[in-house]
Amino acid sequence: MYELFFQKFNEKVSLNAEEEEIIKTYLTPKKLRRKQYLLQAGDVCKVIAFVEKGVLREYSLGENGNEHIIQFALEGWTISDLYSFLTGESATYNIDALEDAELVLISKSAHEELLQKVPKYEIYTRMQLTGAYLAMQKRLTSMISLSLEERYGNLTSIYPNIVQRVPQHMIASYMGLKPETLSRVRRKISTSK
Amino acid sequence: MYELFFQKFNEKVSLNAEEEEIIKTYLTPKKLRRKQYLLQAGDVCKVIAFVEKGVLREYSLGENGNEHIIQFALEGWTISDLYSFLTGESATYNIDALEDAELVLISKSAHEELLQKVPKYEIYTRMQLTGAYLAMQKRLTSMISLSLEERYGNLTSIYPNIVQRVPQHMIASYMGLKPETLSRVRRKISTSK
DNA sequence: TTATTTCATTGACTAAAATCAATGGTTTTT
DNA sequence: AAAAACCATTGATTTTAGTCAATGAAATAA
Repeated sequence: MYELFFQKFNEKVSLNAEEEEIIKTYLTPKKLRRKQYLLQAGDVCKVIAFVEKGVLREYSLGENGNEHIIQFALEGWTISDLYSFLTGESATYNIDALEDAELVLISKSAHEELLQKVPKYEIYTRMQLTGAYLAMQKRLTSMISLSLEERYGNLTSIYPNIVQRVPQHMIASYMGLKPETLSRVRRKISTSK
Repeated sequence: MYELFFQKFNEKVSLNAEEEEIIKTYLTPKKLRRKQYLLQAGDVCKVIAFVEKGVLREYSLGENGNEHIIQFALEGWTISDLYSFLTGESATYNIDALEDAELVLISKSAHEELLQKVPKYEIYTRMQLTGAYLAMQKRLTSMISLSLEERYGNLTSIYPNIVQRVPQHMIASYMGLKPETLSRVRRKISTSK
């Protein structure tokens, strides 16, 4: 249990057996069915979720009810409404499962105790956050400077599996496009090769 | 000296006089003339810069030589090519001054020693990073879900001064638009009021 | 298994943003 | 002070993305 979680953790900060045991006591496993919510906008986000298996998405709802996906989380990724988690205010994002999923949850109190008691958890958290920041910066840069073809190419080269596992109209949403437009972008790419 | 830096620091984590003194020994003041570079793409980013006075911008250059601004930093903001700073690889972004500026620099070695020696610096850094992450997430969300009018409105309400101090075509670049388009967006907003 | 829903693609058309070009007003340089 | 460079705006046109509608295929539910 928690194999992937600790694998990823050790890639960032290497833990000894004792430290792993301590951390384990703060973790909670959770299974999520396809289409099930981990978080609904309006509720307070109580956990940080690490994905052991499956795919989740995080999205906001526009006033017309259309979904704007801001993040996918595949195996090895972490997902949460960080603002809500940290401040205790109600969440603006929804998180749900696109496939049946197995998660590792860290509650707010677990998170705080771990920060205090396990110095390496603090380092891990900082590295996580740094990585997430840099990834988002890259995405933003590509949004303001690249063509749709290039952006889609980037996406598929960085996350090769996502195309197989996530419906195309959701990838369109993630890119800020309409499904029809992404379909045409793909055709353009494939015919030009 | 360093007034604003410590003001902002204390807003996040409050320091006693002794701690301030220790931190001060790790800081370096630097003045930058308008149009002067703090960092050029290709060089390694050696510092994190806090803006005491003036305005800086961070941008990448497309192959056609057009600038894509990813961040502005006004008084009280921090700016750096974080990826280059952390990894030591060459920077992909340029940073320069839009007005004569006064900066507080933290070198890599200073940063690392501070992290080790001053626990509150670690907390400060984490809060900085968290804030930057959340701000960027907000920006990204607005990019994929809002109209240009709404996005411009957001920008000006969050950074009221930026419109006075930064040329409009740079704000356009920051929004991923052409100057002409932003001009028309503004007209649309003003006539509809 | 069948019915239903979801999904990707395509076409015709509309709306939005980019491009090209010109103008007048600033600001900056010399 | 004059010249040069920079800047915002506007108009006309082209390109790009969105909208609306229809189709067939695939996945899901009954």
